[in-house]
Amino acid sequence: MSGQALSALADPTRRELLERLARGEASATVLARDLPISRQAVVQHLGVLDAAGLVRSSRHGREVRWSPRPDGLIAAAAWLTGLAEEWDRRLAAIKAIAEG
Amino acid sequence: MSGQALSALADPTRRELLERLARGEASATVLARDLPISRQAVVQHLGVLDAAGLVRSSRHGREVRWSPRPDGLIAAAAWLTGLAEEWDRRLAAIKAIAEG
DNA sequence: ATGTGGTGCAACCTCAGGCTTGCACATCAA
DNA sequence: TTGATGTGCAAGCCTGAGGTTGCACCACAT
Repeated sequence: MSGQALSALADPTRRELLERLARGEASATVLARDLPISRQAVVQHLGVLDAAGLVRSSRHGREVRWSPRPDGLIAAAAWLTGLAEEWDRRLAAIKAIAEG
Repeated sequence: MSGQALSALADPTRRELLERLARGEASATVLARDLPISRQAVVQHLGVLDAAGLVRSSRHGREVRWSPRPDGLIAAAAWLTGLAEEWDRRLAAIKAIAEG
């Protein structure tokens, strides 16, 4: 579940792009200006984020603007918290047995 | 932040290991029995998870048992939800302007 | 003492991911 | 129409992650 989102979030450049998009939509060319990589690299990263359902694109004339999409992120976070809670329950049970 | 945890969680095998450990601690040899990979591969995955603060190991005689550690997972989930909330606020603001 | 099962270390291989470069196509302004 | 700017496509490079194999080292039981 939501594995695509997690592997998309694994890359630091992609996380930087997401935080940048959280402050307003932007095109790949503009995004590349603030990064030490080429525009094409940014485009590929955006493609990965798009496939993971974390961003969406909209054409405006000759430029393509990208904006964040919270759904996938929320799903990934839910998966993590779910697993964390399971661990907590499990560890609490072990502790209780040890102290019993 | 918590990038190590996210990249550790990116691999499906590692996520499977975590879910397996959530049902009780186990050794690398035992874990490898349920997986289509060698014990050494499992050991390396556990090393990554350990470096990310997601598991811990304890020696019992000649075997090493691994157990989950929720802290890193909670931190990663918090990072995700924080970013998701920021996106929600931003998108809500844009929508409000558009409707205004 | 000896065999057996679990672990640690290291070298090696393979392939996908991240990035670049080059060029063609589309859009807007003069 | 011409030039400038933004995008799309494709081929290619290169490092690192995931995996394997082989062997040496401990701990336990007989």
